[in-house]
Formats: sequence, structure tokens, C-alpha cells
Amino acid sequence: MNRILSLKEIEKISKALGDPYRLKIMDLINKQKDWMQCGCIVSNFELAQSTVSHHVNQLVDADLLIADKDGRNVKYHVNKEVFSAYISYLSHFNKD
Amino acid sequence: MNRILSLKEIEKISKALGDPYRLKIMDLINKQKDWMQCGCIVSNFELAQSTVSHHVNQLVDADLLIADKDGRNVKYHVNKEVFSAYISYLSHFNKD
DNA sequence: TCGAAACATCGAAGAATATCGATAAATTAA
DNA sequence: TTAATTTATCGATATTCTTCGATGTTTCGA
Repeated sequence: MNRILSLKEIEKISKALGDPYRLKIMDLINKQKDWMQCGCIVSNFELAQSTVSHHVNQLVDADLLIADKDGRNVKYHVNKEVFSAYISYLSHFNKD
Repeated sequence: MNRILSLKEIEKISKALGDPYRLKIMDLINKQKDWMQCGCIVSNFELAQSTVSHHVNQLVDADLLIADKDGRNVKYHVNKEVFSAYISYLSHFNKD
């Protein structure tokens, strides 16, 4: 049922989460009911559009976000399955 | 009961886990029954002693490892409490 | 006391990442 | 078709990270 992540994927996910803006972007998208548009993210930070695009891309690359292209917009939502798998990996360090 | 981590701490932990060597070091220490000595870690990788020391320090800095100084040795063990708190934070992204 | 052992720290080189402005590509609206 | 909108990409620069060898510090053993 649960997807198993490789060490390389764990590394990529961790790296993606290791930045304050990316953490806040995740939070922002997670707070939305369904999805969130990229332009809306840009307006939340004092960063250039290209920089936000770069950050979001890293989150998509790490499979933490799923991008749905819709016309000229892109909508994002959190990949819960991957978070579960990540948590599952981390749980090894949690057990007695 | 569960410790609450700040965003800054979450970032630091994620960053600490975002490196293949550090992930393997965590694994190595976690597999030990009680604790692990630093020299033993060095012998597991093709890295200079100073580099391993640097990596281990980042893990200690992020509070993922607890260091017990014992004479001229240092013994490490996993900080399960912090892992619990980290997992607890990540669980926000996991809920429906 | 002196030398060896175990880690830490320092300084430097190279690699990777973050950030920006400019521009490109795709799509919608007029 | 043209102009505007949304996002992606590119090239450049600044910062941060990784890694090493050399050296420092502390502690143990002879």
C-alpha cells in the first residue's frame, strides 16, 4: 500500500524541504482546500517570479507537489502519498 | 508531551537529512543497539575524518543526534524525540 | 612526562544553490 | 491576429555547502 522511497528520493525530499521559502510554499498550498495557482504563490513572497518558479519546481521534482496544467495556469496540490512514504521512512528513527 | 519545532528547526533538520552521507550516518547509528563512536563512522566511508566530523556536527546541530563525550571518544545516539516532533510536523501534509 | 589516539577546527578550492532581470513559450481575450 | 497574462527558461552573480589537508586540543597509556 505504502510507496517505498529510495535513499536518493529521501535525500531529494529532505533537500527540497530544507529551505524556508519552500517550507512556506508547502504550507500555503496545503492550507488551500484543493489546489493553488502559481501566481498566487508569487504574491505571497518578496521574491521574483522566476525564483518562486524555481522553488516550486524543486518541490515538484521531489514529488512533494503535483502540478496540474490548466490552460496557461498551473495548479498545485500536495502529494500526500509521498509524504506518507517519507514519514514511513523517518519512522525507523523513531522506534525503540 | 510532543515537542513543537519551529520552522527554523524544521528547515535545519530537513537540510541535515538532505545529504547522502548524512542519511547513511543516521542509518548506521540507528542500527547500533545503544550508541556509536565517531571513529567507527569514519571507517565506514571514503571520506576524510574532518569531513565526517563536519557531517556529524550538522546532525548534532539539528538535534537529530545526541553526543555523549566519553573521554577522548564521543558516542552518538539518535534523538527519537526530535524525530517524533519532525514527523508530527510533516503529518500536517498527510491529512485529508 | 611524552607520545599516540580521537575529534574538532581552520583555511582554501571547487561544486552546488539562490536569486535576479530579461526573455521565451503557451494560452487566453479582445 | 494581436496584446496581455501566466509560467518557464536562460545567463549571470553572490552565497552557501562539501571536501580536503593541516593543525589544534583533549585525553589516555606507557
